[in-house]
Amino acid sequence: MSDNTHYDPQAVEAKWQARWAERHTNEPDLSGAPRPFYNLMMFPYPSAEGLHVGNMFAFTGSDIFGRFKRLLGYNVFEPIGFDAFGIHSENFAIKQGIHPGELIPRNITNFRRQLRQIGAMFDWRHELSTTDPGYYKWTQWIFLQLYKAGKAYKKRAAVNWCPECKTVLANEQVINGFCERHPDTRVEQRMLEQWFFRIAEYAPRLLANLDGLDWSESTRSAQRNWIGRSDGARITFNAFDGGGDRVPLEVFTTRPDTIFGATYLVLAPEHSAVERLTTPACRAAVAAYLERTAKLDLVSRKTVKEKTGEFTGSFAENPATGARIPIWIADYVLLEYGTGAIMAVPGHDERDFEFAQAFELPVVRVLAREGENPDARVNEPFTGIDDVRMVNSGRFNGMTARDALGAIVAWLEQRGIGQGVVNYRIHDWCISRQRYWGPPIPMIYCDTCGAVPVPESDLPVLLPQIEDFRPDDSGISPLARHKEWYYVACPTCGAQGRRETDVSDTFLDSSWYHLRYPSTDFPDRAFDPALTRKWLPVTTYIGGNEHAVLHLLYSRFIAMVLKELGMIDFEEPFTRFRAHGTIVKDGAKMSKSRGNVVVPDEYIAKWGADTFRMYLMYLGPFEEGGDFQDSGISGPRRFLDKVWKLVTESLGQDACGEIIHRVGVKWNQTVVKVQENLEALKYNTAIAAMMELVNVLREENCAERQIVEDLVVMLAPITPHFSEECWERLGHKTSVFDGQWPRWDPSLVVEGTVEVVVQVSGKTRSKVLVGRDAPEAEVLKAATADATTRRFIEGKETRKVIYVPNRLINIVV
RNA sequence: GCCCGGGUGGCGAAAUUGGCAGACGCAUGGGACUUAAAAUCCCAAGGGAGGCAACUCCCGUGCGGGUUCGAUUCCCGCCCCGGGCACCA
Repeated sequence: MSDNTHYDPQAVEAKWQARWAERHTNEPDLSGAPRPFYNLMMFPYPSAEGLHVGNMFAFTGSDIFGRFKRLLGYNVFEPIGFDAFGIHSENFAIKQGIHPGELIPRNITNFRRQLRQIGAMFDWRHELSTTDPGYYKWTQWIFLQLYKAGKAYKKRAAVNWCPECKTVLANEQVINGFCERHPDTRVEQRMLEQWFFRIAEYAPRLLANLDGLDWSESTRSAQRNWIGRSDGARITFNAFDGGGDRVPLEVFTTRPDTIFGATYLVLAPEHSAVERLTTPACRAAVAAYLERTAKLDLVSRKTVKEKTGEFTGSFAENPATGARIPIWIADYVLLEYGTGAIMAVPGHDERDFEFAQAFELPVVRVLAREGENPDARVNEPFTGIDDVRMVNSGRFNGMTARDALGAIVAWLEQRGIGQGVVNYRIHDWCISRQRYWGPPIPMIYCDTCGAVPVPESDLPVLLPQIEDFRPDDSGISPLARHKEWYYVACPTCGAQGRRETDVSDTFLDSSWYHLRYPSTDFPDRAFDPALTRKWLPVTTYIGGNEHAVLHLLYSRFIAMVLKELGMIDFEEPFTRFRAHGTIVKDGAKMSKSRGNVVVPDEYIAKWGADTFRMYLMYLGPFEEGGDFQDSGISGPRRFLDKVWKLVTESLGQDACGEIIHRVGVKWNQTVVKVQENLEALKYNTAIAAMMELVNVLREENCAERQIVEDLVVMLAPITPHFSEECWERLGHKTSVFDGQWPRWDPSLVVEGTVEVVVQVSGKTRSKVLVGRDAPEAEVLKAATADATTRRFIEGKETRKVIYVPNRLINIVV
C-alpha cells in the first residue's frame, strides 16, 4: 500500500480497520456528545448462510448516511446487534440437528467477522444480542410493565395446528391450507390459551401519528392498510329464539344507508348467540356445519371460496322495514371483526349477493343510479356510494346515498338502536409462542393465587439449557417437560406453582432494542434515563419494507405504553424512517435455486469492500434498489484508481498551479450537489457527480491539492478505508472523519455565462451563449441573429416570445 | 378488488415549482501504446432518412386522449411489472 502508484484495497482495508479499533475512532462519548445523532439500521437475524447482499446494501446505505452526518459535525452513534431468538433459528436448528444454543453463537461469530470487513462505523462497545440473558431480562421486564399496566392479558385463541408435525405453525408456514413441511397434511385450527398485548386499543393514535412522521410513504401506507380504519355504524336487530324470546343482535356495517335492503342476518359460526338461536329442527345441520368450519385452518377460512352456510331456524326484525328476516350462520363472516354479525344487503354487496344467490334469499334494490328503474331486478350488486339515490327506503327515498348515510345513522341513534362508530382491522398482538427458542414469559401459576408475575428481582427467568428442544404433540412448549424448571414456588404464598411455559414472540425482542443500545453498560436498568433523553428518539432509521408493518408498529406501540408509564418522554421512537430498495441479479430475484445469489465475501475478497460499497450504491437509487450485474463493478474500481492517481499527482510539484474557471466552478458545484444528494440518500447521483468532477480534472490536467482533498473527504462516507489512506498520504495525521465537510464558494457555483436554448414554436432549433441573468431583449437579439434560428423565423410574423432567464427563449411564429 | 411504488437507449440509470431527454457508468465499435495480450489513454454512439462533409430533417420517455408556446414531468382513461392488504361487512 505504500506503493504510490498502485491502490491495493486488501492492504488498505486491513490497515484501517485495525487502526479504527486501536484509535477508538467509532466510539463517541455518549454522555458528553454535544450534537447527538442516533443512526440506526435494522439489526440482522444471524442466519447460518451469513451476511447476504441485501444486508450489505442496507447497512452500507445507512453507514454512508451516518458517516456523512459525522463529517457535518454530529456525534454519530451507530450501533449493531443480533436479533437471534425466534422460530427461524429454531427451525433451522431442528433441521440440522444442532442445538440453537450452539448454532447461534457460531453464526454470530461469523456475522461479526463479516460486519467488520464491510467498513461500517459500528460502535462495537454497544453490541447486543437478544439471546443474551442480560438483554432478555429486560424484555421480560417490559412484559411485566405491560402486565401491571393492564396491557397484557390471556385468552383462548385459535392457532394453526399441523397434525403431522404435532405443532403450532405460523401463518407463513401454512401453504393453501396445507403444512409447509407436509404437503399432504391439512392444517387445522386449535384453541389454546395465549398471551396478548392490547395494541388494538392504540389504533387511533397509531394511525393519527403517521401523518406527522418523516417516513417513507410506502411504509406509512402499509401501516395504514394494516391498522385498517373503517367508518360505519353498529345497529341492534331484535332476534327471536325458538321460544319467541327477544335476543338483541348487534351488527357492524359501513353502509347503514342500505339498511332497508337488509333481507337476512349472518352470524360468524363461533358467535355466542348461535346456540340459543338454533331451533331444534335445524340443530343437526348447524352442528355439522360448525364441525366442518372448526376444522379449517386459519388461512383457508379467510380465503375466498364458494359461499357456505346454514339456516339457524330463527328470525329477526329489520328495524327499518319491520320485515321478518332469517338468521343464518356462515364462515364468510368473521368473529374477530366488528361484532361478528352482519346485516346482509345482497342488492348492494357482492358477498351478500353471492350468498343470496346460493341459498335463494330475497334481493331488494335500495339504490338506483340516474335513470335506473327503482324496481328493476338486481342482476349485479351496485356497491358504490357516489352518484346514486335512495329507493325503496321509506322517507329517505330520493336522497343521495351520501346524505342518507348520515340521516339514517341519526335516525337510528334517535330510536336508540344504532350509533356511528369507527372500526379497526388491527387485532391485539399475540405474543405467545409454544416454542423453545425465546425468552420465557415471566409468569407463575398458583392454585391459590392464580396468575402471579415473577418478581422483578428474580429476573431473568433463564431459558434452561435442554437437549430436547423440539416441539411435541401436546401443543405445549417443550419447557413444560422440564419439571425442575417447570415447578417453582409461588412468589406470593410459597406453595408449589408452575411456570408459564410459552416464550415470547421475536417481535417483542426487537420492539425495544433501540432503547437498549445506548445503555448496554448498565446491568441494573433497561435503559438509562439520562442517556435515553440524550439519544432517543432515533434520529434516522433505515431498514427494509419487509418490516414495514409488524416490527415498526410493535415498536411504536411499546413506546406509547412506556410513555404512558412515564418511563420515556416520546411516543414515536423513530423520527425519520427510510425504506431501502431491493437488489436483484441480472433482472431476476436472487434465490438459491436459481443459483444467482451474490455472496458479499467473494466480491469483497476480489474487489475490496470500498469498491463493492460504491458499486452497490451506484447501481440504482438507494430507496428503489437496482440490478446487480457483475460487469458493472469495474466502473467504480476504475474511478477509484483515477482518484488514487490524482492524489499522487497532487503531491508533485506541477499539480496545477492556477485553477481555471471551469475547474473552479465544477469543483464548487460538485460539493453542493454531493451534499444535497447524500442528504436525500441519492447515493447513485452523488457518485456520478464526483465522477464528473474527476473527468473535468483529468481533461484540464489539474490535480490541485485543495480540490483533491475535498474529493477525498466527499468520498469518505462511501469509501471510508480508501479515503483514510488517501487522507494520510496527503499528509494528515488524524482520521478523515475528524475533519470537516468541504465548504464551497457561492460565487463559483453559478457560471458567468450561460447557454440559452432557442426554440421556435416550441421546437429546439439552436442555442446562444449570453451573460448570466441577461435581459430578454438582449437574448432575443442574440437569438434572432443566429443563422439557424433565422432560417425558421424568416418571413414569418412573431406572435409571442417566452423567455425563461438562463434557460430558454421560445419564439412563437 | 383496494392502497403504495415503478415502466426512459444494447444494459444499469439521469433529468421536478413544465423548459436542450439520455448526465454518470457498463457493454460495444474504431484508434493509440505493446513483439502480443492485459491494463491504460483517445474517439464514436437513442432510432431512422439524406449528404463527401461540417451538417440537416423526421421519429422517440408503456398505450390512448387532453391542457400548454413547450409535457418524461400536470389532468382524464387504460395496459404491464414489483410490493402491501384482502370474504374486514
